Amino acid sequence: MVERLVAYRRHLRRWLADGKPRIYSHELAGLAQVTSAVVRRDVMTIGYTGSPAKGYAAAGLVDRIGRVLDPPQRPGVALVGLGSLGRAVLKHFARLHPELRFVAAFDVSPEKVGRIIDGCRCHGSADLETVLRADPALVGIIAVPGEAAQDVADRLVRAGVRGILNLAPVRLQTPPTVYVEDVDLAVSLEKVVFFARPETERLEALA
Amino acid sequence: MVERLVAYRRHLRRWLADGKPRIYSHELAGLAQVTSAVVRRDVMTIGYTGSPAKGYAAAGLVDRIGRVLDPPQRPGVALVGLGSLGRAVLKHFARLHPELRFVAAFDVSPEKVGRIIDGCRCHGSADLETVLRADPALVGIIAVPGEAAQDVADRLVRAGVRGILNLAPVRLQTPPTVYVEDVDLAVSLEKVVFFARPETERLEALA
DNA sequence: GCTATATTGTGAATGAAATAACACTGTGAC
DNA sequence: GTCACAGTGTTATTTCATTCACAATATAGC
Repeated sequence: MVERLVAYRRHLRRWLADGKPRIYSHELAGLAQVTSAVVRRDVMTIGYTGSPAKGYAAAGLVDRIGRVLDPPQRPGVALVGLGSLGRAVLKHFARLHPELRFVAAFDVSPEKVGRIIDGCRCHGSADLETVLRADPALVGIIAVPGEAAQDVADRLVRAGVRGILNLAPVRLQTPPTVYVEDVDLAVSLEKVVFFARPETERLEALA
Repeated sequence: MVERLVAYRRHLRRWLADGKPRIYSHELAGLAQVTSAVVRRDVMTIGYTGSPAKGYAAAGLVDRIGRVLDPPQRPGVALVGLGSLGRAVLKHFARLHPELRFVAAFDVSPEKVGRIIDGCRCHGSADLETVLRADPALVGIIAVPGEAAQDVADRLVRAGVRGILNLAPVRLQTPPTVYVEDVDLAVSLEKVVFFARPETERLEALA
C-alpha cells in the first residue's frame, strides 16, 4: 500500500500541474492502474476525506500523503558503491528527488575518492563510520558486489542507519529494527521470463 | 513464490559448489531467510520429493526448479536504453547470467549506435522492429526515461515480446497477454524511508 | 426547495498466501 | 530386529489484502 501511495502522489502532482484541482477515485485509479475501490480504501486508511459529488481535493490529498510518508525532517541518504549501478541511482535521484538529502557516497576505488560525482562528494569506504557520525543518515543504499554487501550492511547498521535499499543479489542479515528492501534485478528478470511464457506452458512445467 | 524459487536455486548452486550434495529444508530455509515450512511447501508444489532422513538431493532440486522456471529454449532478451541504468543492467547480466541470451541493445544517441557495449551490439532505436524481426526476443527491458517508456513498450509488444522488465518510473499500458514487472527505484527508496521510521512514529502519522 | 445522479465511505464476502500442526517414513543405534 | 528420532509431505488454520456491494451524501439542474 505504501507503494501505491507513492504512485498516487506522483500522479496527483502531475494532475495539479495540469491545473486540475479535484479528482475522482476512478480517475486516480485509472492513472495508477488500480481499481477505484482500492483508491477509496487507501484514502480512507490515511484519514483523508472527499466530497461525494466533487471527489477529492488533489492538493489536500498530496499533503495528507506526505504527512504519512515523509519523516518530519528531511531524511539523509548514504550511497555505498559507485559502480555503474550506484552511479545510475545517484543520477536518478540527484535531480528527481529534492525531498531526499544525499549526505554521502562511498566507494573503494581510489580514483573516485575525493572527487565529486553527480553532485555528491565521494568518500573512501573506510571512512564510512567517520563521515556518518558527522552527518547521520536515516537510510543506506547498497550498490556493491554481492560479496561485499553483508559487510557494508553491518557497518551501515552500526552507523545508525534504520533502513536499507539493497541492490546486491544477496539477502542481508540485519537486526529486526532495520528495514531492508531488496531490489534484485536478476530475480525480477527471471520472474519476467517465467510469466512471459503462456500460462498453459507454465502449468505443464509443474506436472 | 517464483522469487523464492530463484533464490533457492542460487543458494543450491553455491551449496553444490561447496561439495555438499544433500540439503535439509531448514538449511535451505536459513539461507533464503524463510521458514522450513515454506521451503517444503514450495518443493512440494513443483513436484520434487526428498527423503525423510536425508533431505533433498541438491542437484536434483536445482534441476527440477530449472524445469519449472526456464523456458524450453534459451530466451532472448532485448534491452532498450543504454544510459547509466541500462549499462548497469547489461554489465550485471552479461557475465552473471549465461542462461539468458541478449539479442540486442537499443539506444537513441548516435554515438552509441553501431558500437559494441559490454559485449552487446547497440542498434538505433528506430531499427527496433527490424532487428527483433530477424532475431525475436521473449522479453524486453525498458531502461529509458519515463517520457519514452510507453512508446518503447508499445513497439516491443508489436515486436512480439511477451514480458517486460520496466525500470522507468511509469506504469505501462499493455495488453493482458504481456506480463510487466515494474522495478521503480524511487518507489523502493520511499518505501525504505517510510519503514525506516520507528513504528510508533508511523502510526501516529496516520492519526 | 426538491429530485435525480454520480460518487464517497465502509461493512461483508472472497481469495490467496503465510503459518502451524501433525501423521508418515526411512535411517541409524543398540 | 526393533526402537527412537529427525525430517518430509500434507492438511487445517489463520491472517491479510483485495474485491464486491450498497447505504449515505452532497451537488447540480429545474
